[in-house]
Amino acid sequence: MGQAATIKDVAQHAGCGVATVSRVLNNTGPASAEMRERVLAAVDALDFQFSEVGRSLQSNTTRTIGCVVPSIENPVYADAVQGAQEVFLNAGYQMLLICTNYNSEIETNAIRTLVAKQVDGVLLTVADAKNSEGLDLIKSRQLPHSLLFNEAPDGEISWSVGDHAAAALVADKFAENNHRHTGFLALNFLNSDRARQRYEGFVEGCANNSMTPPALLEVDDDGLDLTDHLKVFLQDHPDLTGIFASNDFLALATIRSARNLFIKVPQELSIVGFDGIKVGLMVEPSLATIETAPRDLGAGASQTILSLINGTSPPEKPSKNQTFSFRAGGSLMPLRAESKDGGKVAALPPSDDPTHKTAKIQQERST
Amino acid sequence: MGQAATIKDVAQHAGCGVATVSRVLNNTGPASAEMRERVLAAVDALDFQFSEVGRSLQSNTTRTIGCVVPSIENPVYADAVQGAQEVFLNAGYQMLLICTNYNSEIETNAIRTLVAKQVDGVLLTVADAKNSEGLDLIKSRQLPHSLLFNEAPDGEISWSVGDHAAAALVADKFAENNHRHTGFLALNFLNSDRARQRYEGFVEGCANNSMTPPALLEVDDDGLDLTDHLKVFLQDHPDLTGIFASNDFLALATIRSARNLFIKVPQELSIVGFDGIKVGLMVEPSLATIETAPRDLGAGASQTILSLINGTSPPEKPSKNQTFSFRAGGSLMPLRAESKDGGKVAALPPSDDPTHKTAKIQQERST
DNA sequence: TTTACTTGTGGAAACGTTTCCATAGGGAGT
DNA sequence: ACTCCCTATGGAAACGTTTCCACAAGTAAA
Repeated sequence: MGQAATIKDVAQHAGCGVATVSRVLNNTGPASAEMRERVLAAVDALDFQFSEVGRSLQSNTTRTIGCVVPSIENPVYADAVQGAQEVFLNAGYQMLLICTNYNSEIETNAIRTLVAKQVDGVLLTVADAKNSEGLDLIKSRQLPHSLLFNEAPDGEISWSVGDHAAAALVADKFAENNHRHTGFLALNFLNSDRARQRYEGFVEGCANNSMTPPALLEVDDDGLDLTDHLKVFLQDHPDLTGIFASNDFLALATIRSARNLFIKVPQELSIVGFDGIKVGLMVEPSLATIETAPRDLGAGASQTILSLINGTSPPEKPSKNQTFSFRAGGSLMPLRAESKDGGKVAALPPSDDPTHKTAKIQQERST
Repeated sequence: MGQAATIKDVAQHAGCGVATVSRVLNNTGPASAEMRERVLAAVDALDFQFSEVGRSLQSNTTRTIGCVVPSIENPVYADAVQGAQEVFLNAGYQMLLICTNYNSEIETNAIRTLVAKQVDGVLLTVADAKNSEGLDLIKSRQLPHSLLFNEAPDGEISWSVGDHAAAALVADKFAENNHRHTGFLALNFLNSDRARQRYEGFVEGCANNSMTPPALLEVDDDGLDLTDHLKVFLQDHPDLTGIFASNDFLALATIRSARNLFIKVPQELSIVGFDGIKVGLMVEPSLATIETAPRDLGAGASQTILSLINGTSPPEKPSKNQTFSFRAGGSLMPLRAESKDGGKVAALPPSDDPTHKTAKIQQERST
């Protein structure tokens, strides 16, 4: 009832020394049958359970892993975290979770705390893996760790999506569908090395396909309404026929904003997302996107950490190109093949006036 | 570099006793300016950081809170967990997260582990609050805790949605829209006291509105395809015009299944969900649902736990009726007012043959 | 000068474990 | 009867802290 029983209480109740209790309960070392019984009876009577704190102090091990991610409101991270948590739990480890909200100060503090708590390992997604105070701390303490979703700097292990290659594939898909003028939409560009990787990959892919370099639209508010941003963006780039959003939520928000502007997706504007969250399959039109397996990445990174701890050989990481695939969807539609001179393009099911779109925008704006 | 420095190393480096180091670093008790400086220099030189394990043992406090939820793949829990985590972090507490996957054995073990880890408090959603081994353990240890989403048994604190009242409100909304024959769709009915509450509330609400008692469809697989289930269900209940799904994911799955069966939502079948996840706003038609604020619940429950720990007065819980609201959406559509004798009903925008739907199903089945 | 009280300091106990070591008893081999 | 080696057991040290207490030295009041 009152204070929790300790091993001393058990020893006293069983009429033996604490060493004996420890040996019996941990099955380490000899004990007579009678003693064994007395100890177990005492445990039962006192409802005794070992204190992990005492154990940790003695064993210099906490069986706890720290996990740092930006936010679990994003299902990509939520899935990864859950996958990780399951692996850890099966291995007898618990997981300390800290969400940084994309704030690198919180990130640094979080890691400092985890180190102080003597976690046995750390699984983390940092804002910028090449420049992270927290990551440096972990390295200097030689803590077993793995990055997640970050591009791995030299000497670091990271379970991540091949952002660069995946984004290039998106460019290929736009090209296959005869899109030449595209835009790239990013949120928190500065705070995420992932978004930058995707942008660079997309730029490169566009170049490889002889497309116009993508126009960049960077938004910074987290609000779901991109309507105003999109309106201005499309006015500035009237010949744009497709947008690659750096994640699926942005893509879905873009579709809704387009709807607000009376722009038909995909007839007048094609959208491709990134991540492959389930929701993309539920919307109309379904979202064309890069499909990834966050859960597997989380699980793999966790296993890597465990093998770092145990000194066993880590699981094979998938090759960059196995970390993603293109998911076709209704939000990406072929354009009529363009003329070689790069003239105007039109949607395949002949839409009305190709200038329709911008007209709508201007008309809306004039109200 | 090698092993982490301890307070002894610092003391030795600074040429003083450990007590002095502790006093300086914690600003507890006196110390000469010169000593202070020497200690700080030593800390810097050795890159010293307190071990929380040693501290925990001494202070009998871990500044760690355990959190047990079924899964964070469901955004309802993810949001709640994130809200909780933020509150805890601000108060200087870390959060140990365990997902049970709706498995009560894992749930019990998880709680046992948390108790052994000496967490200072527990935030948890259990399968069945009236009958939970883990919850009993927490109570017997007198650990500060709060339930989350569970209906609170006697003497327990829970931050939860008024499931019963909310479900009754759904019945009201169906009634307002002239639906009389409805169904209730549940997943994991046995494993969730929430689903049962919602069912009971809906049954009561239907009765209050003189509607037919809702037909019950219980599915147990987690697969996203309900098509077969839905087909049989609608065959068994041909006059059914609306379905209340016990959560939004089920509702969305139902809409897609209906689409597979060539049943138009909402013209031929209205759907209402529960939870109010954001995705519901992104689909076409938008999902009518019960809107809840999981993040606030998580934050509130966390604050309650903190005040239990500190002995301060806990935050006010919202009254049952403030925990939810009805979110109108395109998936619920009015029917033409029915005749008093309870005859056939028809969708308000005159749809074709009212038997159309079942006909479609039979037709599809015959292929 | 004595007394009394402050400030600065370090030793040591305590927190709950595990594990090393010592000891006691007993059986088997000489 | 002696040694040798098992099994069973308990004492005590160690892990990294905090904190109680004792002590020394200095200062102010008597």
